[in-house]
Formats: sequence, C-alpha cells, structure tokens
Amino acid sequence: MTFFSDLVRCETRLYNSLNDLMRTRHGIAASQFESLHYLRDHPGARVADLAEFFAAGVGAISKGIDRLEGRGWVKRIPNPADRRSSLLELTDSGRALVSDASTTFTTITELIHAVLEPEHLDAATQALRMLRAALERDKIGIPVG
Amino acid sequence: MTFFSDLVRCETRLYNSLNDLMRTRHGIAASQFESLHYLRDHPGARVADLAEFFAAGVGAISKGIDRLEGRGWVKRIPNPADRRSSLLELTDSGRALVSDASTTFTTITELIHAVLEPEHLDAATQALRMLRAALERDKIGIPVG
DNA sequence: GATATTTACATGCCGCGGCATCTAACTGCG
DNA sequence: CGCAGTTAGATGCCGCGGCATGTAAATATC
Repeated sequence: MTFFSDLVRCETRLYNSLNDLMRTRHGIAASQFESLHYLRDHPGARVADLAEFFAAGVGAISKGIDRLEGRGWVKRIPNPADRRSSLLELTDSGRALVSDASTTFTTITELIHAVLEPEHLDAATQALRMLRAALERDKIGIPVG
Repeated sequence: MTFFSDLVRCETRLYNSLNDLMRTRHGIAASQFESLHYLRDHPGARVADLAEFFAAGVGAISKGIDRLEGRGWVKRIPNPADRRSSLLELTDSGRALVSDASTTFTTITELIHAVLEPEHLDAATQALRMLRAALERDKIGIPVG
C-alpha cells in the first residue's frame, strides 16, 4: 500500500517545480501564487477563509497576507460587519500578477499531461477529489493556530 | 483541471494528520518518521541518498540526521570506501521506534481506506506511481542545496 | 447593561528547510 | 606525482510556518 508515499513524493516534486518557476519568473513563492489565485476567485475573503482552505494556521496566513500587502498585491478592507476582521482584495497589480503567473502555472499542468494518459489522470483526479472532500468535511489535518 | 490542487490539498491534510499523530504518540515529526523508515529499509544509506529520495536539499537532510543522531536513533558510520561520507544506520532504539511508529502509520492508511473504495484507491495509486516514476527519472523538483 | 465567554486576528518565539558557502576528500589528466 | 575540477556533506543566514499568547471586538449569560 504505497498510496501515501506516492502522493507525498509527487506533491513534493511538483510543488518544488512550481515554486522554482514562480520564483524565477515572477519573484513569488508557489504558496503566494496560490493565495493570490484564491483571492482572485474569492474577493472579500477573510484570513480565516484562507486558513481553512489551505489547511494552514491562522497566524501563518496573517503573516503571509502581511507580506503580500507589503508588496502591494493585496489590500485589507475594514469589514463593516465585524470590526475584528478585514475583507481581503487584490489590488490592480495583484490581479495583473495572478494573470501572468497563471500562464506559468500551465507549465506544471502540461508537465502532468505529458506523463499521464487522460484516463489515468481523470481516475486519479476523481479519487483525489473524493478524498479531499472527505478530509475537508471532517476537518482532518488542520493545524492548531 | 484540478488535479494539482486536489493533490496538494490532500497531501497537506494527510501529512498534517500524520505529523500530529507522530508528535503526540512518539514525540517525532512525520518527516522524522519517514527518514527513520527509509533507513530501516536502506541500511548504509548516505545523506545524498535520502536527499534524492525525498527531493530535499542535502543540507536539510544533514541537519535532520544531526537531530536524529542527537536523539540516539541513528548513527553515522565512517564510510571505508569514501572518507567524505558516512553510512547511516539505525540504532536499536531507532529500530524500536520505527517499529512502534509504523503501527501508528496504519491509522493514516485506514483513514484513506475508510474514504476511498478499493478501485478508486488502486486507480489513484497506479497513476501516482507512474507520475512519481517519471518525476524521479527526469529529476524534476529537486532543490539546489 | 455589566460580566464572561468566544471569536478573529496579530505577534513573538522556535524549529525546520532552502540556498550559499566552506572544507575535506576523491578523480582525471598531464 | 601535482594540480584542477568535482563531489560529499557540514554550517551560517534567512524566510516561513506552527504554536502560544495577546488584544480587540462580538456574543452569550445573567
């Protein structure tokens, strides 16, 4: 039963590759691309929303948003409905960056397609989607912070 | 095409879960369990072997072995064939720890089996195994260090 | 409406990994 | 043999994430 090992090794190498591409072409980390991409699709999200989505600690996301905000790609907008939190939005340059970086992301997609036949890829995607849904539903693998 | 996202989210949550279990039950990180497990199956491996297997930097592995050696689970044996490197071996307590922790690892396996039907799991495993083989063959996603 | 609890997030400390650098040792070629 | 280039891995610095804690705001309880 090698599912877990194969999963982790594939993820490590693919994420390393994406990280490399994003760093050299856009000066950002893969995780930053993922956050920006999420914010493009979920404008007005809060820190806690990102933390839940990425199964990361709230503190880590908070600091990550600090960095993205410091670089001018994200802005915190006071939440009128709850003054403890902010609503997160991409800036114009943030949107431009995501747009650029998204084309870079396809390099990884193409890499995967070059290796796996469509039927294998589809089967794996379906299984992983089901597994992911179960993990998220049962809130499995969420850090404390 | 959500393969990459589903892969990364599943890996994050499963690895977080394993990390939690290993920390609370055995006082080690998931990555330490993986190194010890590798050394059990590959006695006499060198730092570079672990780095290649885990697609990690040599420096990171070197420091990781420092920690495992400091805790008395691994010993460095001078390599008679090449005095620059050491051959790594588990100590007796290291072997005992891997043995214990391996039963803990089955918790994760069972979690996966509880979610995925055998045919889905097998299909995903087969695809991931092929992908992994290609990534390793082409040395994709290896850090510099 | 005052107090207690919970929530949302920010912040400090620590451990770990990446990268760059350094040293020792091995290899190749004249 | 002697020097150049390469290889193995140890080490320092830095960035990032986890966890613990702090703080303000919202909600529940009386």
